[in-house]
Amino acid sequence: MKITTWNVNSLTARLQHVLDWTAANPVDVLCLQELKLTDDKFPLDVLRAAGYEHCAVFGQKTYNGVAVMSRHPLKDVVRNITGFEDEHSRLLSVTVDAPAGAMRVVNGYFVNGQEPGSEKFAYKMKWLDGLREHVRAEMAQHERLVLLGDFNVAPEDRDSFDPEGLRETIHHTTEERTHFRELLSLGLVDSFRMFEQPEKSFSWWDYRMLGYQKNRGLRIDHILVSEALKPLVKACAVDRTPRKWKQPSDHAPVTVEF
DNA sequence: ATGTCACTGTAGCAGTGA
Repeated sequence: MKITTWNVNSLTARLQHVLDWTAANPVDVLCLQELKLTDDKFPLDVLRAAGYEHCAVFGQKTYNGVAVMSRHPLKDVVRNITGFEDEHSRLLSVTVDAPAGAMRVVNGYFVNGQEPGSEKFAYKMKWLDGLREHVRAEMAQHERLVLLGDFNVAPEDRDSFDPEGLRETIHHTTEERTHFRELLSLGLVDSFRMFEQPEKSFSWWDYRMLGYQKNRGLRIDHILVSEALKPLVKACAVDRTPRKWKQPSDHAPVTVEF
């Protein structure tokens, strides 16, 4: 059983990459962020033909948008953070009816926050407050839970190409890192860190300044698993392959295997 | 502060968000 998170930076622009990547990596569940399209534009038929019979979509014009594509049935779909008014489409919670047992999957496109002190940063903090309570409630209902997506947080210094130079800048602030640790405190584990990983493992590289070529990246895409799932995790890895393709997303897919 | 990319509205480029 494999579950992947991938910020595709426009599904319209990246559909062929998604098809090519899933053809080579037929994961059970692919969680997408930054669709940048409305629900009616979601290529259901094409993805169904690719084996993803079950899709939950929460789109938005131009910005944001998340989806879960699955080879197994989905149920109990919840859009956004319960009790948190939000104009953005950023969170999708679903239950995957996998053969080895159901799993709750919470797929998020976390707020970027632009710059500490900005209005957008304040929104990020509020959103993260809401998310924590949403996940707490979800976990009370679902012992087997996965929280994944584009967190827009580099949790530790080793998750950044320049932790000193970027100290307390966006993705690196103490407040953001505290929020990340609070999520872990709910009883979640960063599956990527359960395993030995190459040094300077990142999931995102700026399009500018030859970011990828110089490996000037951040690890901001994460897969957290609940304690009940932790003993079942076999692997977690970033796949940099599609970042090398023509006109790539700035993010690489991250996959957990159970 | 950003040399890139995707998108929108209104046009063949400027503004926004990342």
